[in-house]
Amino acid sequence: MNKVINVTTIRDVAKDANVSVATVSRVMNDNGYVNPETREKVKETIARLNYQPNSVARSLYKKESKTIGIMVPDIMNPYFPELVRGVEDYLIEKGFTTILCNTDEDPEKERLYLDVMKQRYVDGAIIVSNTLKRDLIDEYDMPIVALDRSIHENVPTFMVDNTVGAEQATQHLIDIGCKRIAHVRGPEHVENATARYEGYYKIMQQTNGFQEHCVVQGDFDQKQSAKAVKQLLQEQPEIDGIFAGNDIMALGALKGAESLGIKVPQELAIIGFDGIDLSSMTIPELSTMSQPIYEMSTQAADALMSLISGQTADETEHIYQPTLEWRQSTDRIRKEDN
Amino acid sequence: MNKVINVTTIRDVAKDANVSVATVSRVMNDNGYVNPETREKVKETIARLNYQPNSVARSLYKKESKTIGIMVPDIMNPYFPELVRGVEDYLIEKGFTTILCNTDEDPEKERLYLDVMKQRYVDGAIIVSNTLKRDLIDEYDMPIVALDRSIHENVPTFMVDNTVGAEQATQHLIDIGCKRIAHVRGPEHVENATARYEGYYKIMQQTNGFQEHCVVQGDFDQKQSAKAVKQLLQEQPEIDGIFAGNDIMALGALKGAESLGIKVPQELAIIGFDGIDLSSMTIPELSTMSQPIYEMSTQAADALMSLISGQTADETEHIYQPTLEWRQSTDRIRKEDN
DNA sequence: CTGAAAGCGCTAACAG
DNA sequence: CTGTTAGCGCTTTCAG
Repeated sequence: MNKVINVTTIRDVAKDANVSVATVSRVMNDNGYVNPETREKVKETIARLNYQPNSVARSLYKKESKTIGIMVPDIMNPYFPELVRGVEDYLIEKGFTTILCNTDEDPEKERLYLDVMKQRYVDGAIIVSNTLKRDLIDEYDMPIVALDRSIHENVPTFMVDNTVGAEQATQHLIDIGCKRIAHVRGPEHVENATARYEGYYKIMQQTNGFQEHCVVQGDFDQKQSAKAVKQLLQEQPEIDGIFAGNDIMALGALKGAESLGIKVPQELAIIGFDGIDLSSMTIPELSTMSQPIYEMSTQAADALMSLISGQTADETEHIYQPTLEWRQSTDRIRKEDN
Repeated sequence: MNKVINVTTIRDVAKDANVSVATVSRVMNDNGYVNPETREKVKETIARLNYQPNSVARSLYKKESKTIGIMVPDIMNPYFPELVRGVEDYLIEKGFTTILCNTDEDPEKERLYLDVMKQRYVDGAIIVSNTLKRDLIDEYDMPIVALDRSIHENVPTFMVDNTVGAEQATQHLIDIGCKRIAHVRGPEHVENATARYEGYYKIMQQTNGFQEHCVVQGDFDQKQSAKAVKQLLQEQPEIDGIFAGNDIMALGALKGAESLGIKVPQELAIIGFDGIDLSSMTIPELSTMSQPIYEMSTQAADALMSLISGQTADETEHIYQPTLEWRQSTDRIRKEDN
């Protein structure tokens, strides 16, 4: 029944080099005393036989797998590939392998993947989720780091300051002279969508003459956003600035405006959030609050490594500042009137 | 040294149910005779103890891991997430887990990942590559399926008919009345880029009055394409149609045209290739030869499953037809003059 | 129908 | 410095 592949094992090496398997293991892992001469001999044999240790056997003994899981809602959402890439790049360097888990924000799937990970001695996980609860994670008792969205106050979290970013985006629209600013927000159940909404709301409240805020639901979806924005602009043609809760919805806003013949940025300024590659590819290019996505993800991976090697997390919240990418979609001069 | 996690093992179940581990194994795997009553008792115990078998131990014995690797050049390239998602979705249903490998088309990295896979008893791989050579794969002796690009005539391949797709794209530009059609091609070393070029070339040759083809290098990169197209249009303003070798380069073409104030589609029609989500998000929306990406990838995954379960591949080449998405960037009526 | 026992390939005491 | 040995948790003969 077993496969007929015949790879060389530690025993083959031991026999060939006339030593015990323990010695081979010692030179492989640079661990324990080995006579320099035997060490050389063993090394030579390993090279000659092209021996590669079997990770599965090692995992079984060590109860670890040099594997981590990365859980994202959907790799097809353009924000996540960069995140995943950052994690994968960093970890392969450390000899770790990355298992991809698409959850669709479905708690069932999250649980399924957690089970799978546990059964495989996965060493830890990097998780993007707003459905996962702390007690579930406790059940699995595995090093975990949260990315993009927080999970619980004592799991290390790497995310951007959504509220401040949103404030800056809104302020930017004001700075370039917008008088009537609307917000296209993401889903209610996604915490960062709400934080961005709050940032918008705060600036609108505290700025003279901007008490009238105006929010539509874009659901983090381009088409939904296009539809909502079109309707909004029909009802309130005086709107001259839109802050979209992410870049995808900003593209939708662009389309909504275009369908009504409204010129961006002349008649309507639009700014997004995230800074995905896509945002600089459109016409006009999209202004956006850019997240240091790659950096966040490699640092999250680094933190996970520390956790796995037994260190306790130094601080649990790592908050990054998004930066304004001022591009064509908000490219106008501040009007001096007030 | 071992972790202190204390999960329940098959022994715990056996003890609790007053049977041997062999019996527990039998009921778990529905394999061999077990008295219905004992079976029930064991099942109950498994459920009560929330026992989940340890995949690593099983792998060690069976020399298989219920894991496959997916190798792509770069998950950040918008074409690949959909591919990866299709594979992952299909495989998780089958109880398989997916390891992500970003190779950057670097043979070193490809080899590294292949090593990693072998050491982990990975059961097979789905590979997008044009650098991987057959003899290297043979070395690893592992079920493999090629996606998007072929590797060797006897590894099952799932890809689109690039040449025919390119012919149709070019023909489409002719059909809508373009008189002077250029092509932005992908890298020389990527076979599908060359196939698309050939499709373009063929149509240009066989159509009356179109002997003068005109090709620039876009390198599958948006910025590079924008630059090349801009220069091209400055030198040859009579060009009124562009077939770009993929959607990303088509977006670049759009930008190149825009920077010169050239109107799309009125003065210049542009068509891309791939049909990534992005292509319908732009303004104007991009006409493109759309690939059945998700379908191809699930079927590739299915083929890999067959290979793994020991069946020999029925046919090695699975060629899909791309379909024309006629959208705004080529939206004009055929002119009747000639 | 069921149990005992021999591994899968590797690591880490524990004795030399 | 090196070898022997006992597992890691599971599957599968091989005898009852």
